[in-house]
Amino acid sequence: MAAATRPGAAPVEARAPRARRVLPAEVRTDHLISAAADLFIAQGLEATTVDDIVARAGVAKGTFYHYFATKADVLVALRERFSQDFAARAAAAIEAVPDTDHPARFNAWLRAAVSTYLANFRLHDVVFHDFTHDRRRSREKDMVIGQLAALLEAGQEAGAWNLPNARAAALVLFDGMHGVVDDAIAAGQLDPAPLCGMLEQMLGRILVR
Amino acid sequence: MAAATRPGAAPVEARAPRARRVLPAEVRTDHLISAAADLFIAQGLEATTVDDIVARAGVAKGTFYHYFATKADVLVALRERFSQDFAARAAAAIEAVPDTDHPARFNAWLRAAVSTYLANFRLHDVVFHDFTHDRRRSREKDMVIGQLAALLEAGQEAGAWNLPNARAAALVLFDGMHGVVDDAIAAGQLDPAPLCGMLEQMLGRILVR
Amino acid sequence: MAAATRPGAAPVEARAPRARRVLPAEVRTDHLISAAADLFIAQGLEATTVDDIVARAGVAKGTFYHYFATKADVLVALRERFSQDFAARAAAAIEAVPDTDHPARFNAWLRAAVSTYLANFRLHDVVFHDFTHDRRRSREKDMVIGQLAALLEAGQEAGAWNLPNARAAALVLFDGMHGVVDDAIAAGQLDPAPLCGMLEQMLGRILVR
Amino acid sequence: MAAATRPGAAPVEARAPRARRVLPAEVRTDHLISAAADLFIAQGLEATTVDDIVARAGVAKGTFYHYFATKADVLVALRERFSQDFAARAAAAIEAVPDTDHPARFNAWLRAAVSTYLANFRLHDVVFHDFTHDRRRSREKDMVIGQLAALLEAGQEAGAWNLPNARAAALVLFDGMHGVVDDAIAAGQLDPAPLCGMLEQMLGRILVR
DNA sequence: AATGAATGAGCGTTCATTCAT
DNA sequence: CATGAATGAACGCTCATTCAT
Repeated sequence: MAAATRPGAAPVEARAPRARRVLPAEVRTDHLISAAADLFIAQGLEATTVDDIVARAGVAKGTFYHYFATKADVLVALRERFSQDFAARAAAAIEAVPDTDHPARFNAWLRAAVSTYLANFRLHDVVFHDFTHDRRRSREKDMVIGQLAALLEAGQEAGAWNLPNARAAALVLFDGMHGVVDDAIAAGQLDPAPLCGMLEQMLGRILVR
Repeated sequence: MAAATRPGAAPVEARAPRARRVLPAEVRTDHLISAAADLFIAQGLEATTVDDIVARAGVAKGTFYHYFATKADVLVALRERFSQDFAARAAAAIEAVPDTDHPARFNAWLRAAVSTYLANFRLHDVVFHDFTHDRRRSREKDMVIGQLAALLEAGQEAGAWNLPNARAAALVLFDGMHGVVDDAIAAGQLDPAPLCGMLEQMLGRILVR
Repeated sequence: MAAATRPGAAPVEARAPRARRVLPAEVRTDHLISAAADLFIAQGLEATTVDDIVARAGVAKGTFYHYFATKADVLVALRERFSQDFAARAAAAIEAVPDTDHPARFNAWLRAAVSTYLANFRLHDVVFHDFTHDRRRSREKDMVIGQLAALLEAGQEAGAWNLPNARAAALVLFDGMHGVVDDAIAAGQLDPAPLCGMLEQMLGRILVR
Repeated sequence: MAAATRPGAAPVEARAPRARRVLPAEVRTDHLISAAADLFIAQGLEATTVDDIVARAGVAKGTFYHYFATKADVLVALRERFSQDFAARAAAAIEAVPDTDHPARFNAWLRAAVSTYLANFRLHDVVFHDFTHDRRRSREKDMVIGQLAALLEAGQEAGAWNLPNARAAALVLFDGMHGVVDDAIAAGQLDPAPLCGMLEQMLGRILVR
């Protein structure tokens, strides 16, 4: 049923309306995503209301719905942004290493992954909360796993190691790394260096000739 | 991996702005009314938003408010168009009959009314939805009833029939016709011929010397 | 997405909670329907919010939704109540006349219908606003038309009149009466007596041997 | 026809009150937990209301709150049940192997873990949904990791393998297994045998002298 | 112990209308 | 003339929890 009073009709008391600032869609969208990200981290996903988001972004509620059909849609946009950033950093780290030294490339991936994850786990938690088990595979995880699997396959072809199944190995390495870093975070240990050393040694065992 | 507040890639695609076409006011108005009519019929009045209308008409939202002060105003314009059409058809049918044969003139009116209504009931429903009971009398209904009452009065003066009250008779004839045709529509019977036959007989009884 | 704060959690400021009155479901339901009816008449259907209804009924909002799944559901219940009442009054009027005098039975129906409608048209408008055209046939209208058609058929079998189609006649009589009374209401003429006299004469013409 | 406020017939059917059955607390608790588990799996945690649970368990709402202070408490109880079952199965598998053959003990653990997870992943998803990232460490995961770490430490002391850090190794093995099995589930491959073979080979590389 | 009517704060979403460009 | 980003008041509905019986 429709609203009883005509929206947009003159308000009972004249209040100074908010100054209207017209911004390019792209900029507004980004402001909104960032406001949402900050609040999701600080208060959690469910506890953050659309009112909170628009208040922080300094716009009216309608503006939010001008850009996102649904509260859940901001999360989708945020996840996209997050994953692309993760992949870009890992790729940069790998490419900084000569593409003939496969163990060094893996270690570069490992260090980038550990430190990026340690630096952003709070956002990570928000962004993947609903995806870990439910869907088990997401475009986002596939992007990351695919990247690592490609690295492993390149090493395999070059004879750097001998893996029965590159995708499965990528999963063990990624999720193994994830689990160890999660445990470190829970223990309050946020320095990547010792973790990387230990993981290089432990995970390196899987990458044997 | 981005800080939460970092501006990133925009998830909203840049759109090529619509080509701006200047059109004569009457044409624009007509496009908008027709777009609205189609949508009102397809989805209902309340369910059709101004956004829907401008999307279908291929113009921007502001353009709508150049031509109509209010969403309700399109409906008013549509109602006008509809009623004039109805009256014109009825008038044409009546005038095709010699103005001395009053029973034949009534039957001509009846056939025109039944078939016009059957052909347009979906638009009729939209256009009169809020008028049937609420206001009980509208300029539009009065136009139609006045037309029929005039026909009845002419017959009365010529001694073709004897009615205590021409307006009341017009109402009984018009609403009686309406009710029977509504029932036929609900039953899926959209052919005017059998309805006209039956109504001529039934309603003719009111028009007796 | 779920509410961010746990409903039922202690409110920030302790306010004296409303005294809880437990009532039989039937009684609560009826109070709610009546509150809704009053408000629908006074302010219209759309303009009446669920908040208005519960405020008038003196209960919490949740109580409303304990009994009705939807705002529209109260209207359904109200329509039911209205129609049963209309049919009951018409039946009582008919049955007060010897079942051999068919014209008198019809006139009894007519007087009951006109005066009941005149006395309740505001509620009628609310209750049937969305049904008149849209659905064209409703359980409720069918109930009333069926009742009148039965009366007409009884008279037909007894030879009191000669109708080609009892249902169609019932529709003409009912909707004809409706249209004339609507016009009278619009003209501010709420006294049933003159209307009944005129309608008896006019509609009686349809009921001829 | 009724005045708007007249009490009328109740549209709510009178229900026969449910027969009141007194049951031992433990039985009631178990019924409720099982009802909740079924619904959590079928519809998700958030989408399952306390009303749903009591409806399925066939008790009144108040009864639920006799046994659980909070909706979240059922989930806690369910998690407890789930984890104890998992640990018990793993323990049974390990103990069926001579405690001198450490690699075989690990493989026994692996097979039990994979097949138990594959058989129960839907319940697992529900039960750990909110724990995976948020808290990163739970009593429940610690129980499982502790069990595996103990196995690894025993092998370490016996010289079966040489690990820098038993807990970290347990995490890599457990989460690595988890990731590979999740991927298999997503691919619709629910047979444990091929997974176990591949994982024995891949994870076995970590357990080297 | 068991019932089920009652509570109410809270939230996501809608959409007619305005106005800077 | 035309555009479309921005506004914001309003509303229906949810559901965990309480408590009189």
